[in-house]
Amino acid sequence: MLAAAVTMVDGPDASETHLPAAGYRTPMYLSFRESVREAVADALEAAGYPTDDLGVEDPPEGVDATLASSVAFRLAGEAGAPPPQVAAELAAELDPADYGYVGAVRAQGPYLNFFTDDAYLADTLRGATDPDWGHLPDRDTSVVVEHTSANPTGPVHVGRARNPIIGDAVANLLDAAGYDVDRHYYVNDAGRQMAVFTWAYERFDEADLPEPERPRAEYRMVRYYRRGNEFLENADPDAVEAAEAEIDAILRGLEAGDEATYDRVGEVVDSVLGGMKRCLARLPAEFDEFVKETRFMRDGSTDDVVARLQELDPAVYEEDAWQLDLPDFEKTLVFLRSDGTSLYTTRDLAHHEWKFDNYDRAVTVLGEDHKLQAGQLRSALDLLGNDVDRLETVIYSYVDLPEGGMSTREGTGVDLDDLLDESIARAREEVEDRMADRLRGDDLTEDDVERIARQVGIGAVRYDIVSKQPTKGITFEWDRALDFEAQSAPYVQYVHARCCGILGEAGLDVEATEVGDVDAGVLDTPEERALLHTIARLEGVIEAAAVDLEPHRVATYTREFAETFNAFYRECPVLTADDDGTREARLALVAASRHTVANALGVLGVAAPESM
RNA sequence: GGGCGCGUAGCUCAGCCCGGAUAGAGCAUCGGACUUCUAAUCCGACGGUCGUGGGUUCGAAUCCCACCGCGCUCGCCA
Repeated sequence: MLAAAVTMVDGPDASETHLPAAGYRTPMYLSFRESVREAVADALEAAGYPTDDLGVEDPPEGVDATLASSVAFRLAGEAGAPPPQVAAELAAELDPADYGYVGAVRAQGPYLNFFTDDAYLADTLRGATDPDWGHLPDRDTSVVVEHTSANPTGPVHVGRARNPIIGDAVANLLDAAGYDVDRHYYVNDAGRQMAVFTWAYERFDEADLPEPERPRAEYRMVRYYRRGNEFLENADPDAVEAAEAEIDAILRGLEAGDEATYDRVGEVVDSVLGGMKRCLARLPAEFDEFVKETRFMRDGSTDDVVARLQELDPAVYEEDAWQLDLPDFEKTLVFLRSDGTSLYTTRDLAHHEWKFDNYDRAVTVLGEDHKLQAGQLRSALDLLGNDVDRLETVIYSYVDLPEGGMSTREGTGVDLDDLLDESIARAREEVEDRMADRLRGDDLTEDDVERIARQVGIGAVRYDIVSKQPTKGITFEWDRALDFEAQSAPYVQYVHARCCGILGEAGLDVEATEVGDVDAGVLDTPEERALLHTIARLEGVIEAAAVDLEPHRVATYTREFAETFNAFYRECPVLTADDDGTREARLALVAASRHTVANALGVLGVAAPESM
């Protein structure tokens, strides 16, 4: 389906992995599911039924089976028998021993329920004591995840904060699913906004500007941008006209490839972007490469795209501008202005062809207001002969304030830095309150408090955003964004800290977690078995979430995992278990739990504290 | 007006793509559990016309159609 990996012609070879590379191991849950599908298909075939719809699904809570099939419903008419009878007939066709990890098949009412065997839980326990747990086998497929790509005009505000948080999680998710992932930030350094900014930076005097909100580049620089826009809106018409002439000169200079103009704009762009990187690094959202839009003007690829577009049938020359009349869109796509200059989308076409040259897949995380543009981009790329199945888009809604949207230009909105600071401050208060209440400060140093406040504070913000479907709108409210109650990051992080506490108490190195050969068979309480089954599901969750590019499913899983672990914690003493065998097995289960929750949180980009 | 997205408990959300077992959580409210491996935890109670109306189906929160409300979008901006 995907083209073979091609040589990287540019960019650092920094395939940063958040989970260690997976060793050779069969993913238990995924192979069990495959076994179930085979079994259902075999049973249907043996009984003479069509095998196009296997009806394999997750059973509801309270049903002990690991997977189920509802296929008997659909066959009732054809069989001339009620569903329960069909289910029984199918179950009779099957010998569990023929299928890996399948321990039993039972018809329960109209359902065909599949139960795992002992090897499944034993292999899960062994597999999950590996720190790589949850990382799927390498797919030998490269993918570039482009996210954030906010115009370098000023501080990152909360309105766009979903982009780096979702984007980073999507990248982590694909990495965990076995892809070679690069993270890109596309820098719009060629548009009118940057020309205005450059003009304003050169035109106004710092002495006339207000104090910056923070002593960092993007906060200092945005003052020029805001002042410039204010001038263009309010100054007298002659002055505005003169300013517009200067701004046009900058745009023409960029289009003509004038080095001096690039340098002037580049100074502003690099300065602002440098500050924005510092803010994003707090999340942390790090990038392998910052790809500048001007690059595709300078290397001739935008001109090449224009020439090829002009040859296409849907290309029309109307009102002195070259446009693409795309069949599926009401709006034509202008790709060359009447003055002969290119547009953002034209350059983005060259940008995406560059991605296709260098990666097997390209994923872009975009705000919903770019949706139409993204559709036209895809359509144009298709017309240019690209395989657009390699391009996928993740769309999210902006975060609004109760009174409306946030704007860098107008200076309305909440800065991400302020949100993170406030969240960390509240987390620190929580830690300190608990230390006072619980008399458990003896083993927490000031550094620990600082670390926990940061891990919990930033984790809570990320988790709150990444755990929701991106298409749902969010209205920002301080109290809601900073709610540390259950179903938030600290709830899940606490499970990790509990695991570390137990392992540390047992004298085990939390990082290495060497647990020898243990007998999983002694883990026979409902809580232990439920926990193992939940641990096993991680691979299925990673797989499904990666296919659909939906990291919020991993967040849902962490919550379910935490609930299951807490039930185990309540019912099954580890350090004071009745016998050594049980103690050893439970310690292995705790180690497995730690890797499960740490790696799931890792995909979400949420820190896993060893104590809190 | 056209296109796209969203609408599930008082509030915030899973579940919807791929229809199936009593629609799940948390917050809030009320009641319980810390001499115990960390109570940022756990247990219980209360709470739902799954926006509305049709349709398809043995079966619909899930698929189809219409409508209502909210958001985004429809520039030779990015």
